Amino acid sequence: MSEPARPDATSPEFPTHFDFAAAEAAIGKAWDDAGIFRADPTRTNRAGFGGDRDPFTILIPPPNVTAILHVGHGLNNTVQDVLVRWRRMAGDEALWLPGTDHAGIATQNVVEKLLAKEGRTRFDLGREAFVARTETFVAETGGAILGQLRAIGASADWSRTAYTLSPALSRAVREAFVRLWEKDLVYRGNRVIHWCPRCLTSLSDEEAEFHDSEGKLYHIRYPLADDPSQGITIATTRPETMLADVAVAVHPDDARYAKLVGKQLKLPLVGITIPVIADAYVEKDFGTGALKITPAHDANDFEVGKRHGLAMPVVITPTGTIGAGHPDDRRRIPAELDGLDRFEARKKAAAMLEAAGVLVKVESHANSIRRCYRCDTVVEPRLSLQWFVRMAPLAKPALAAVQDGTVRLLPEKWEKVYINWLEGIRDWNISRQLWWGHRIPVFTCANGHEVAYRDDPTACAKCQAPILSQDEDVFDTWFSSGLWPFSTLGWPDEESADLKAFFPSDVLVTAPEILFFWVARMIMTSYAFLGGAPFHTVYLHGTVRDMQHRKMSKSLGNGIDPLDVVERFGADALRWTVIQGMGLGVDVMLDPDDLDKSFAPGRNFATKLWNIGRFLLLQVGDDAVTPIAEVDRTALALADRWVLGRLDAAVAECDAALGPARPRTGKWPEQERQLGLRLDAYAEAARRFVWNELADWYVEAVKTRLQQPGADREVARAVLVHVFDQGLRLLHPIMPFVTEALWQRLPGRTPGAFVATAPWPRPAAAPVDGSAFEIVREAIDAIRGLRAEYAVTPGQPIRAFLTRDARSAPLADAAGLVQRLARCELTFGAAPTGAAAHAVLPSGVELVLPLEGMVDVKKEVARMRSERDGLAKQLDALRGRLANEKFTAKAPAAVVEAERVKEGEWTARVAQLDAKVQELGG
RNA sequence: GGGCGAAUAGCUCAGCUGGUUAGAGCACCUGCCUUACACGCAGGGUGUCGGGGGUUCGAAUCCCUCUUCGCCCACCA
Repeated sequence: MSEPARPDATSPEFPTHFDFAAAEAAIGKAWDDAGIFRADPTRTNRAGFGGDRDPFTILIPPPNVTAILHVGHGLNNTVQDVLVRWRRMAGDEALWLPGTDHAGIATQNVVEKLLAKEGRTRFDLGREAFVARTETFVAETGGAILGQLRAIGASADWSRTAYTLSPALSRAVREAFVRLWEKDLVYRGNRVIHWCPRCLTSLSDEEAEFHDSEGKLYHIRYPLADDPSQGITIATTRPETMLADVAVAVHPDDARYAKLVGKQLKLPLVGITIPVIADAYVEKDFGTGALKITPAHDANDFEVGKRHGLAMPVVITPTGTIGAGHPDDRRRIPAELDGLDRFEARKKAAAMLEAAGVLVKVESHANSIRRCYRCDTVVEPRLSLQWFVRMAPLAKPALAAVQDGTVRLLPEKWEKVYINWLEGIRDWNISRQLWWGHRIPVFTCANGHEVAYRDDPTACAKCQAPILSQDEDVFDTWFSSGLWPFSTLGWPDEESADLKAFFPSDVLVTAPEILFFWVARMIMTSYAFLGGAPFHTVYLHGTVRDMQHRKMSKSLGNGIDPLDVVERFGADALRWTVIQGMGLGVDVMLDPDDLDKSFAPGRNFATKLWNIGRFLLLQVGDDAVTPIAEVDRTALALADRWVLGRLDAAVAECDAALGPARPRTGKWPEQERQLGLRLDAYAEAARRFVWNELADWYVEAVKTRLQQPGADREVARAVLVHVFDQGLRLLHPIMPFVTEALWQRLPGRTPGAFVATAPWPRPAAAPVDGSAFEIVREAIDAIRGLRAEYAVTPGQPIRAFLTRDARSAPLADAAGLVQRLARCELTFGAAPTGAAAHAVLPSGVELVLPLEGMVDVKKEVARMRSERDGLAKQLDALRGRLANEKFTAKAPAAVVEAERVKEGEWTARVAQLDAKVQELGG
């Protein structure tokens, strides 16, 4: 993809462009071979191990085992990798624990689709064969995503790769359920749940997602049984469910219907009679104020039904067709509707009602319908027998954890969402009528005792009777992933070294979409089973979107294949792009139609780094370099001191942007709750140092010194290698490959050392002051500005005069640099008389450029006029402020003082400009 | 319906507890092949801080209101 390097700059040893494809493979292998990403519990300072390192643990949000890497994974995992690489370098015992989720419903769907291609269903195979088939499928193709994560540089501890359906984690799942059972936190009951007629399973509330839809509101007249001339008109969006109606409810205070309460209505289409009941749940003002009650097919009606002791007939089958759930209810199904799909039945029922003359009117009606989050099928509220977890007791500590700062959510706004959800939490349906997953360990004996068992029982724990059967259902896949923070570390074995060393973990990096599905449940289960929070920080990042702000998705065809990006631009470029754009919780916009636009900057930066290294290595050579600590401070040149100071500043900025790594005590103090994890700020600080300071200024400043052998050359070499080394370290978490490739080539490297495990930079113990170099930068900037302003031909040398004094002293030493970078000769002394342009540097040093033959006089006059006028206007405002007694009386003294100083400066400057304009022929 | 949040440059966003002349990156414009890098170098800010009102010596920042947008939750059929 790269253009060929220019011939005169090409060296076969060291090409001008970074060959990322070759380097990534080799470096990845070297890291693996060295085992540097493997975490060791014994090196941690957690109880009993005697190590001296803080553990730093990140648990991967396990991708679905059948997933292939998309750019959202790329973003999520890059963030995790940046954090874990940072902490590894900072001296923590860093563990990034990878793994996959068996993803019950999702994986089962994938395999069912494969079977469908063969014209078969899972029922053709039977449970055992289907599970075996799925296991084979997962074994053959599953987990590919983990390999793909390596390609983007993920420094995970692959030796600890976990899988939710592995024997170890399955044991944890079973233990967790049994413990909940023992604490009476699970129960089985008949409830109206969300049923997916395509997946043929129940879903939790979270799995049935709301979608706005434009439906119809049917008004249907139910006549009184003993007086068909009277009746009640009800309104419904789902006329087909009227087959299961058991009552019509009105509000107890509704005068319109007061006389009818207690009377019997004749249910149209069905012909049976149902009562009119009064229940405060009914809204008087909605529709007709009368509500048909269908307890088996509406969660609210179910509650009404329970209150009034009503029957609960089921008229929709698991596959979403009309059919009686119980033989007694066959009388409710008209022959014309029997067996029809529910949507067909809706139309048909409406037609039949119209024919019967009871369809009063049909209006359009906007409402939300729930759809299956896996297959988008409209879910059917349906009465069925399911397992539930009582959530209120579990939610309590999870709520407190966030409220008291034990766990912080970033960005902060999600804390409110989290609290809002937990405060209104409802019981969790955890049983799924699927085959792929952990089978619920509840067994029934010959005497009908249902008991949960840790191990498959041979006899009933209650009565020793033989076991007859195990529950057919499996757990919601989120039940097992909800245990991830400890099931991956050896729990329920409390003595597990990993559990002791790495639980609780540190930062959880994920998307807000699974805040309830996963994050909240992990916090709840960790409190329930381990008595504490699973992590102290939840970092909720944004979504990858296209230029129209649409979420990237397969169906929209606006996705980006991260591996394609890696191939064309390199993994570092991919990582750079997502991190550099990673404002806290901010969506990342990428253009799928123009990958160059999004990823070239990252590649360009990698190339820039490469070329800094190329220059440095070609100039510095292989000879030993003095360690910075051994360089005589007094031998440092001004530019050396400056760049060392800038490095310290960059380190401080990066640290401030990233940290604190953990709360010092168990809880986040209020003032630290929002700090850190500003990855974009960190990336920018590191980039600015290496590119805009080191490369743009220091490298230029040091060029001539490197060409003259002697002591000063050694100082320059030492500083140059040091600051570049440190810069590479700062950037390594973001761009691991190019930084490793360069770092390995720096002089004095010992084999087996990696920047990946090199100590994270720290500010110098004894900082040096190089701020005087800023005057040199100011002068060069000013002269460059004048050259551009007056359109002085690039090659034409110019000359500037200035007085020699304490402030301008640094310029005397840097005259050569000014000459090189601004093509301007500095002369200390009075300028020749005649027209001249003046540049006053922020430091106060004044440069005088004779205009004769160099600069356009008219332009200079115009420029000064405009500056004078602008400044005069602001000066007016400033004087007004100072004249205001309230300002001088109430504003802080420092502010007033600063304004006074400014007034003096501006006044002088205006006078000066004025005089100059006069002199030059104003 | 309930809750939360956001409107600042062409785009994506910083601007914290009110205090210099409102910033960054990208994009864009101009000029440069200056021997590490044209995947580069140098220069350039293109803005009624969504509208209106208020508090204040002083408001992008605090308060009210309107408008627009977004997110989460939800049992009005």
